[in-house]
Formats: sequence, structure tokens, C-alpha cells
Amino acid sequence: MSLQNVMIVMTKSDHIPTAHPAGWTERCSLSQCRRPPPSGRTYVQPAPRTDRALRALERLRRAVAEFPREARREVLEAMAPTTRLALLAFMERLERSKAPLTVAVPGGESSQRPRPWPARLAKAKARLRSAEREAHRPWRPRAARIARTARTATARSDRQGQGGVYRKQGGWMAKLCLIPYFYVSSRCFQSPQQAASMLKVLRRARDLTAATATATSSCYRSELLKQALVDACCQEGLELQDLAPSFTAYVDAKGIVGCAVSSRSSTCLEEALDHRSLLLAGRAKGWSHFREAWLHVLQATVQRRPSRAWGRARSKPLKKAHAEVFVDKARRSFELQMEATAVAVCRKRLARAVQKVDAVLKESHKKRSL
DNA sequence: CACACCAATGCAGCAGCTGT
DNA sequence: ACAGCTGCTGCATTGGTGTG
Repeated sequence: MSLQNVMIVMTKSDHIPTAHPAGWTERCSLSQCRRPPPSGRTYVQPAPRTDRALRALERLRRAVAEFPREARREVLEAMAPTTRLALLAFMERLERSKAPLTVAVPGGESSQRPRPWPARLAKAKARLRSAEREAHRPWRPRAARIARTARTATARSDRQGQGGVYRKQGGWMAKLCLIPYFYVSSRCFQSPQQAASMLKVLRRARDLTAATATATSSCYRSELLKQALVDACCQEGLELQDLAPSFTAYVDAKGIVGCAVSSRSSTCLEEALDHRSLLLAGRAKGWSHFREAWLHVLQATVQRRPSRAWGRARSKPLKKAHAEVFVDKARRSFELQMEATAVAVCRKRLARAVQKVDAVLKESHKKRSL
């Protein structure tokens, strides 16, 4: 299709009769066509082919507008000449007609005002802000998800026969999520059977905890958990020191820093539970609060097993300055990652828009040659 | 319906100590 | 001297849920 043809199509569209005072523009919205019109307003049926071309071009125009000004030339040059000409003609026409064009694109928003660059980045940042707004909404586990996940985990462990029992270089250990964001590990055992029997105890403790605590509460009392562990051990004819549990808070913070954050393992249940509460409360209140909680956890000295474990197993608490560097670096790299994602999404949207315009142009060309 | 997000599980690796 | 022990850490994976 030539540039002239594009102009012809656009001129024709101007003459499509409409009962709406704003002209043809509002009819172009697919979503509006599907919905019953607002009271007192009438819409006529859309002219499919013309509208499709206009919609595709408007979609492309906005996809290009999402790029920073300096990148737009490169974007345009990467297009096929016909597509570029069609878009430029469309934009010229848009510029000439001072009437605000509001060709709506499915899933898009009004085109009266182009979205500022980078729209996706702004959206990403809004998401960050919304995480901060969560301050007023206390965290609660999704009961359905937890129940389903528990079923899945059970199914998986049934399949594998030893879910929750992990092989270490020197032996076997049992690990289980006792309550959401809170893990308990047994000490290391020589055989997988021993570790499996400890896993059974941990599962029993989890069931006892679930039976006594409300599923929607994020506040778990340490005495309750400890009692559940003691009772579970007792039912298997064991002592708590046979299990020798250690506890870790593990809070998913991918929405804030792009990773999960865990506290150091502690043999003190209260300590680990406290870290869990701090991290969860921080996460619910947004980045600045989460940062404080994370810093606290990183600097905390925890109770460890009196074992001969070394290396990473005995990582030291960080000094304040080091903790701050660590935390801020994580946040910065998360922000950069979000920006990169936003750019990738813009490119993807552009590719789709170009494809759509190409298809419309090709179809129109075919019809003309018949 | 595709994609992003999230909870939970699974596992490799770390690195100094200990036993031979 | 060195292989093995130890259990904690960090990250990948899995699969369900939410959202546009």
C-alpha cells in the first residue's frame, strides 16, 4: 500500500456517518462496541476494515511514543519502508486535524495524551509504590493456596518418597515449612531413614500447629510452636533434643528486592519467629520499612548449634555499613532489572504493533490488486 | 490466555574442623 | 596430609494464583 492509499483510507474514515458529536473516534473502541452505550449516547456500528487500519496505526504510534525521544529514530529506521510511511502519514494526518483523536486500542487507554516515557517503568514504579501502600493491609496467607500447595507438596513427596529429606555431603537432614515463611530443619543424620522419621515428626508438628492456630493469622506464638514440636516428638517416642531443630525465617521479597530474604538459622525459636515478624511487617509496609527489618536481621547475632559446622554455616552478623551496602545494592540491581524488563516489554509491544500494521497493509494491497 | 507473582521445595556448595 | 563431616546459605525449580 502506498502513502497515498493510506491517505485515501483515512479520508474515507472521516466520512463514515456517526451519531456521536465527537465524530468517528469514539466508535473505534472495541471495548465500547461490546459494552452497551452509556445512557443518552448512541453509537453506530464500526466500519471494520478502515477501523482496523486506524487502530493498528494508532497502536503503532503509541508503541513508538513509549520509547525515549532519542530512540525513536532508530525504532522508525528498523521498520519496513511501507510501515514507516504509513505511520508517518498517519501521524501527519493526526497533526493536521486538530480535533483530538481517541482511537482506542483493545487493552489500551485513550490516546488523547501519549503516555510519558517510560510508561512501563512508571507502571513498575507504581507497583513498587503499591507495595508500600500495603502498609495498611496486614499480610495474610492465602488459605486456598496454602491448602493446595500442601496437597501438591504431599503429592510430590508421595511420588518421590522422601520429600523434605535432603542429602548433605555428610549425611541427611529433614527440612519443613512449619508455618508460612518459617522453616525448621533437623540436625544432620547418618541415614535417610533417620532423617525421614524426623520429617514425620516435623509434619506432625505442622499439623498440630495448624490445628491450634487460625489459618489467617500471621502471629504465631512461640510457646504454641514449641509445644507442637514437643508433642510431635513425644508421639514418636523422641525427645526434642533428638530432633535438635533450627529455625529460619524465609520471606519472599521478589516484589521489593527481587529475591527472597532469609534470616540466619537459629536454635532459638523466639529469635527466628521475631525475625519472621519483622521481615513480614517490613514487607507489608514497603521498601523503607523492609530495608530496616532486613538490616536488623543481617546484623543480628543468633543462637547456633554447638556443632562443629564451619564455613558458610557459621556466617557472622554483618556490620551496619556492610549490611547497608548489601541491602542497597540488592535494591538497586532490582530497580535496574525492572527498568530492563520495562524496555523489553516496550520492544515486544512495538513488534506486535508493527506486525499488525503490516498485516493490514498487506490485506489492503491484496484487495486493491483484485 | 499469557504473563507475572508467589509460596514452598530441592539441592549444590561453602570452608574450617576432625579423624585417620 | 587429606578425605570426609557439618549444617547453613543462596539460588533454581515447581506449580498454583492473580491480573490485565
